[in-house]
Parts: sequence; C-alpha cells; structure tokens
Amino acid sequence: MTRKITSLDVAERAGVSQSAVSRVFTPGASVSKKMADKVRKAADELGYRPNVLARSLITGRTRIIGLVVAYLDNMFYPDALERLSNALQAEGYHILVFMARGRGAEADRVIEELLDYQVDGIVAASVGMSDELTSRCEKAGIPVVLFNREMEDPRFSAVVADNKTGGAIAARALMAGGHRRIAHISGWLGASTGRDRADGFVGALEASGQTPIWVDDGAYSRDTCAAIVRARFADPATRPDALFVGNDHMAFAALDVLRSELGLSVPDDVSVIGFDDVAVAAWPVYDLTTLRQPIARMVDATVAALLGRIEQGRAPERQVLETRLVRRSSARLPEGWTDDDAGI
Amino acid sequence: MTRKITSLDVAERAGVSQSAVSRVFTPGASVSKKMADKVRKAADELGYRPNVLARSLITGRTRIIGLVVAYLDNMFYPDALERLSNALQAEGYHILVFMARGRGAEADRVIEELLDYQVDGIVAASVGMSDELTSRCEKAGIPVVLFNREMEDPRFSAVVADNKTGGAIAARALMAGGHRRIAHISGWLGASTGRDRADGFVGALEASGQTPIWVDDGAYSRDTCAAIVRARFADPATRPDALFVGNDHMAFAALDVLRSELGLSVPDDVSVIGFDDVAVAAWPVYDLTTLRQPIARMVDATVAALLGRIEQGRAPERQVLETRLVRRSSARLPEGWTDDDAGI
DNA sequence: AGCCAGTATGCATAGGATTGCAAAACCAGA
DNA sequence: TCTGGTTTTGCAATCCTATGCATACTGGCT
Repeated sequence: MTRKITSLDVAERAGVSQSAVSRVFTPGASVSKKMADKVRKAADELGYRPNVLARSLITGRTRIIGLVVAYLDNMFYPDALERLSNALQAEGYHILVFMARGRGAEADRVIEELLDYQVDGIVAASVGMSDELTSRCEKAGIPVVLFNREMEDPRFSAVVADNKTGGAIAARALMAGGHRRIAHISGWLGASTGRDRADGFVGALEASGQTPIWVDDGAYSRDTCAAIVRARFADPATRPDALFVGNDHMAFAALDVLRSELGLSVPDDVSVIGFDDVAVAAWPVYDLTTLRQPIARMVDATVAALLGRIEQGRAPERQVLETRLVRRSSARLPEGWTDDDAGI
Repeated sequence: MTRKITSLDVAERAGVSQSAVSRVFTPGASVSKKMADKVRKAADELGYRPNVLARSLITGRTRIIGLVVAYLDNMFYPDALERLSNALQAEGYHILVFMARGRGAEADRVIEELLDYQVDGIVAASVGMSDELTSRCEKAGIPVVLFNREMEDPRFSAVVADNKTGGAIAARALMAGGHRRIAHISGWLGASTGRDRADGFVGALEASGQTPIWVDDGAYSRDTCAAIVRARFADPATRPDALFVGNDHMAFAALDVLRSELGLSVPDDVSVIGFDDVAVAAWPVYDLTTLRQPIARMVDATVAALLGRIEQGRAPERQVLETRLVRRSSARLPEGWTDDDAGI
C-alpha cells in the first residue's frame, strides 16, 4: 500500500506552496490560470484528490446527511431513499445510513452515533426520536428534518403528506360508493401518520353520521394486517364491505388474504383503499385504489428544508403536501367520482 | 448555536490533560479507574463525544463503507442494503450511499467522490466499475468487494450466487416439465450475472440437444421485459411454452403482461421461472417458481470479506454461493422434482 | 518611467484527536 | 525507608487542509 498523497506532495511536484494547491481545489478562491494549470497537472499525475475529512475538520461541514430509517421492506422507503440520495448527490451531499428498527432507546443510541460523524443534517424517516435527543441535535446546531413523521415540537422541520385529509377522502369515497359496513386497519398508531390517517378517516365518517364497524392497529406490518383480516373476515355475517388500510404495503397483504385465502372478490365483495401509491399498487395484479403521497415533492421539500437550514440558516418549517386519490379497480366508487367530489 | 465541545473542554473541567481524555475514549488504552470515572463524569456533564473526523485523520480509518448501487426498485437491493447496513452497524461501521445509475463514466465519477471520503472499503452492487478505477482503489489501499457482480480481474473480492448453475437448473427443470418451446429473457448481458445465468441456461439446454427458441436481453428492466413479452407472445403459433426470466423483478412484469394483457394462464399456457426469490415472489398473486439467491449468506460473506481485508489485511477472494430452486406454482414441473434431480 | 489598485502567492496557524516518549506516580518487597 | 519495576499521566508532534494576513506581483494609466 502506497502512502497517501497529500496536497504537500502536489505542491512539491508543482514547485508551489501547499496553500496554492488548496486554493486551486477551493472553488471561488483567488488563483491565476497559470498556477491552476500547473497544480492540476501535478495533481493528476499523482492522482491527488483533497481529503474531505481534513477539510471538514476546518470548515465544520462534512457534506454528509444522516438518514435514519426503520425498515426498507415497504417500497415507499427505498423509493424515497433513492430519490433523496440523488437529489442530495446533485447538491454535493451524501447519505450515511442508519437503520433503527427499534423504537425509542435504540433510535436514540443510533442518533448519538450519527452525531459522532458530525453530519450536517439528519433526515429521520419512519422513526420515533425522543424529545430529549432531538433537542440535543438542535443544540449542537444540526438540523433535523422529519420525513413522513411529525412531532408536536415546532423546533423541527417536518415534511408530510396531508394524512388527515387523505383519510377523510378515503372515507368520503367509500361512503359515496354506497358502502355501509366500513372498517379500517390503521397504520401504527404510535406514529403521527397512522394516527392522522385514522383520525381523518373516522372523523369524516362521523361527520356523515356513520361509524367504522371497527378500527384495528396494523402496525404497518404485513403479518399483523393479514392476521387482522383473517380474524375479522372469518364470519360472513359480520364482514365489512369496505376496508381502508393504513398503507399500500399492508393493503397488499390484505388483498392476498381476502382473495387467496378467503376466496373473496375485490371490489365486488369488499372494496379496498390503500395509502402511498407505491409502484406495485399500479401493477395489474393489485390495481389498488389508493391515496398518493407526492413522493417527489416530499423529497424536494425535504432537501430544500435541509439545505435551507444548513446553508442559509433558515428557521424550521413544517410542510404539508396535498394527497390525491388515485382511482383504480380495487374499490367500487361512483362513475366519475374524484376527490374533488369529496368536498374537502 | 453553542460552540462544539472538544476533548480540551472536558480535560479542563476534569482537571486533567487532553491526552487523558483521549485515552479514556480509546478502548484498550492505559487509564486508571479513578481517571476514567472523573473524565466520564465531566464528559457526560458537557455532553462530549469524540469527533470521529479528527480521529480518522490520524488513524486513517473512517469506519465508513461506501456502497455503490444503481437502483433500488428491484427489491433485491433494498433487502441487501438493509441487511448489509445492519451487519456493518453491528461491527461499528456505517454505509455511505452512492447512486450510480449510469454505466461506466458515471460510476467512475461517483467512485472518485467516494474516495474523497476516505472510506475504509467499497461495496459495489449492480454496478460496472472500470478496471482503471478499481486499480486506483486498490492502489490507495481501499478494498473493493463486488456484490452480485464479477470481474475477470482477481484483485477484487467478489460475492455472487452460482448464477451459471442456477441458469442450468432452470433449464433442466423446464425440460423435465416436458416443455418443448423454451425461451429466455435474460438479465442485462453487460453484467456478469445476466451473462452467467443465460450461459448456464443455454448450455444446459444444448447439453440435452435442445436450443432456446429465442434469447432476448431484458436489461433488468420491467418495461423492456414487458415489451419483449408483448412482441414475442403476440402470435399463438410461435409462442413459447416456457420462459426463464433473468430476475424476479422482470418476471413479475412478464407475468403481468401474460395474464392481464394476453389473457394467458400460468403455468397452463406458459411456465415461468425467475431468479432471486425476493419477498414478493412468495406472495400468492405471483407464487413464482424461482432460483433463490442466498441473500443472508451473501451479505455475511461480503461483510467477512470486507472486514477481513480491512482489519486483517487478508487477500481478495471470490465467493460463489449455492443457489437452489424454490418450487412454487408458476411453472409446471414433474411431481416431486427438485433441483437435486437436475443432476448438476 | 512611475504609481496605484487589484490580484496572486506564501507563511504560519488552527481544527480535534491519537500516540511515542519521557517523567511521574504507584506498589510491593527487602 | 529505599529500590526496582510497572502503570499512569502529560508533553509535544502529527494527521491534512483551509484561511487571515502580509507581501509580491501584475497591468493599466498618466
């Protein structure tokens, strides 16, 4: 293994000072063309590239963004990760990944590790951070953006879809479709997304004088959701005729059980509406009616919020983006009905 | 924003030297219990954590592993990423993500950026790196492990499934099932996985005196695969009765077109075999017969190869892991036939 | 030719930690 | 109490680059 090549090596070879080399590699620094050429030539010959770490030590910026995420089996998150990474890469930032499956304590430990790397910012997706820890981050001057999660505390930027309205649209749609026995398998009620979607849904039903026949917590898990469907649809007499599921990932599991195990037909026996509009939802085997999370805009907003805070010191802000119903064949809805007809 | 807390602050508060603080946070260094307690107390009160960057500058280790990956829409990769991240996290390493969708030049540029971060190692998944660049990495003493890809050059560690044998098993299975018109939509033939699976498949057919009626390059893309199926299955007279697809991701697209667009029945009209065994393959809507990539063992092998090279300076090695046929309902195979009967 | 303003360059320091070396502290045994 | 050996601790140099400041240079204009 050859010794690492430093700016000093380049300086020597080019016959200039080390600071000259540094300046050549610092955009916007004052260097003559002649100097730049000389240095670039020497650098190329030696295969020199500036050491980002040493630079970070001085500038206090690492151009690393920490991403904390609980799981990647729900395709919404890989999709978000890919987009986020691309968007940040375009701005010269990169993503350091931290998996934090557990809630609370584990997430906190993970974020402590994250801080060790002096990240410039943190994106917390699908993860519950403790108040105490988040304030530690803020105190250390590291902006935190919650992606697809919210907290009461307004010190954090948060980017979410309008989950409450989304839930309400689902309810209006199912009511408009003439369903009478409407049920909900919610997302994890420990998370703001799960709660908001459930609240919006139940609220809209009640506003029309209806109630869901039941609401169960599916914990964003395929298995949990499948078990709920098995239990709740076993008796034909008490079976729902419409089901709103807290996200697409669980909705697929619900559809699998309804059709393959219980032999029910969708949407004839039961209408199903999901949430997210991941790519699979559009595949013909599911063709799932669902509420679209505007993922591209959510990612843009996240990047903007993050860079705004890092580079311009802007204040934290909370962004709520519109969700829209994507009509497909898994739910019986009136001909031509769209979410504009939801009256929200 | 409060000023950063350094080891010097802690030293001052604890009334000791800065190097003492450093030693307390360096596992295996020589410190008395009394000193350790004093320092830990001061550090906790101040909320001090050592600056990983400054440490890296000296030790030459960042405990960062660069992961280069082309796309995440094929669920095989998010799954691998999640497992890899967890396994590395357990060893105190973390993953810095680089998306390199393009081939060649773009991948190279991305890896240059990667080197800037002084990563301790690189995992290149689903990505073609140029020879020149890879030797740059090796020259810089940074081990590269190819995940699910191979190169001729033996200087790199590579971890792959036995794609050639996998392809051969698919061929034997389809022949054993009595199929006479066998076709293949390959993975991208620019990648070793695509080539190996195709070679193994065609080779096994030819060894039995058969030939595929056609082999098309599906480029690991859903759209490309769907287009091929549309074109090749349009005429009932020349339609294959069995199809081996280069990965599950494309196989789902093939199944969608076959069933939803062309109204064909699987496996009655056509048998389909995929490759990977991603989670969706087991869902009842597809219930895809496929060759399982032993992803858990691949990840373990990757981590072992990487850490072996980083921490023990072991030599590069090439690991080929066994693939097995997972029998489901998408292919007509003889009762009780398993890959043991393939005679490979 | 002389002068001035503006631009380029070099020197030296800083940033936060690790680590070899030497001095100090400790402990036990005589 | 003194000695010899082992631990602890502190000093100071080092890792690699950025940057403020002072100096040297450049070119245009009179």
